[in-house]
Amino acid sequence: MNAAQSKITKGEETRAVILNAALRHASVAGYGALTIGVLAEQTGMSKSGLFAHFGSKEDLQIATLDEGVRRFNQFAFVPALAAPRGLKRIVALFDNWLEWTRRSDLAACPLMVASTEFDDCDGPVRDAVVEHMNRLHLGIIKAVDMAISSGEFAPDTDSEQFAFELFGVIASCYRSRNLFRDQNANVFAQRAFARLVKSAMAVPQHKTLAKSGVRRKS
Amino acid sequence: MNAAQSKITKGEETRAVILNAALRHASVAGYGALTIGVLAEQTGMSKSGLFAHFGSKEDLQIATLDEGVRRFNQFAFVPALAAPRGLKRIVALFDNWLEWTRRSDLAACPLMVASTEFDDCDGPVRDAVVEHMNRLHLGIIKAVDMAISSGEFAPDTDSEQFAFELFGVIASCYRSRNLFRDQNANVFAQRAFARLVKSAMAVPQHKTLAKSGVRRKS
DNA sequence: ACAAATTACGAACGTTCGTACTATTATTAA
DNA sequence: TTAATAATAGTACGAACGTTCGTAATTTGT
Repeated sequence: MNAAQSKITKGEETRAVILNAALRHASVAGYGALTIGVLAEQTGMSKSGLFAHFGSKEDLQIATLDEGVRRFNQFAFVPALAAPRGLKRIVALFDNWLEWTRRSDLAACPLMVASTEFDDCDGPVRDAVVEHMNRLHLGIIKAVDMAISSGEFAPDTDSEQFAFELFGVIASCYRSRNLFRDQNANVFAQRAFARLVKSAMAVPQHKTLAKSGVRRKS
Repeated sequence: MNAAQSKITKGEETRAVILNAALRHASVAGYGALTIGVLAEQTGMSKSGLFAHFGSKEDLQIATLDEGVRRFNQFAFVPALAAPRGLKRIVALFDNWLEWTRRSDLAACPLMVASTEFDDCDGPVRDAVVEHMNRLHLGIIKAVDMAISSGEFAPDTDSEQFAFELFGVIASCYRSRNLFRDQNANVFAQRAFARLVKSAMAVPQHKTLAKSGVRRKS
């Protein structure tokens, strides 16, 4: 046992192995297809041995979702915070978001999958999905607000609207990739994102006079 | 038996009843949750009696999907064809698309649900989803091309890109409605759609000279 | 090295799954 | 009305589901 990993116990290690398999399986077949038996077979454990790590199937689903979100944050969100506030950070977030399901060995974004699977099924899993999605949503809004503060985005930019449309671009990209298996999915997504950013950009000052009254109520 | 419905047999009638229940259930819990037992209980039939209408569970899923698409076409797509070619038809299609899951008693769009559920699972159900989605995608592209022909949209408008972004708007709207339960989901969607249309609109002729070179490769 | 604690297993529980088969009831055509 | 046909119910099946429990194996702290 070396010093770097001296604290992780055996149970936590196998739990990580289980969650890795669970995440891979859920990203392909959905969280409803996360059966104890299949997962046990896939990890080479007994059903009961695997089950003991989680109190119930529901807990397993939530744990899998949490792990997926943790990886997303680790791969896409946190690194984007290294980029300077404003447009650059938004671009970094978007790029990371597009890339992260390709770099990880996941078939689809675990949070996106969960959000369409549980959006109409009340319960603790849905609650967890909503919480994660809300956090992400607020993170985007905050990033957009920073771009407004820095003067890169126009002061009347609706950051919630921006987040709404950004989610749409990502969702459409995933659909093109996974359903249509379109190699150009990322190109479409990049163009859509560019158009979104462009329409939020502040008008350069030497052209401002002509566009004083933007159509916007109050 | 009156003349209007003289041709429908008893079997077709109960099959319709089953598919109605199946559609409602699938739109909430997904196609994987379409179990024979639950569906039999919900329609007041025996498991075997219900099962006899479909050769397998897979056939039931496909039949349910087909029925969902049929209703979508009937409610949203075909009526939009009554609008004149060009922008008006696109607007009609979009409006109908947003409204149809509210007017029908469905929790979500059956095709959208199916497309995220089966996008990574090869098999006949996925094939059916892809086919339906492709048809819809081509329908949108054709409608956009008409708007280009009519001169409403700029000649260099990328209709495939337009379809890509339109799907994103719809997907994001459904997410806002079903996951966040945001009452303003349609407002966000309408704004996003307006921005999409605006950027595709042809530049009025008396202003053309200033914008001759649009940045676009080849 | 040993005792204590953690972790994994095997077997079995009752339920529900999808899917056969056979019988019985409704519907339809003559 | 009756014979033919279609539609539904009944029953049973092996498999897989999530879950519990007692016990064996292994890791851990001392």
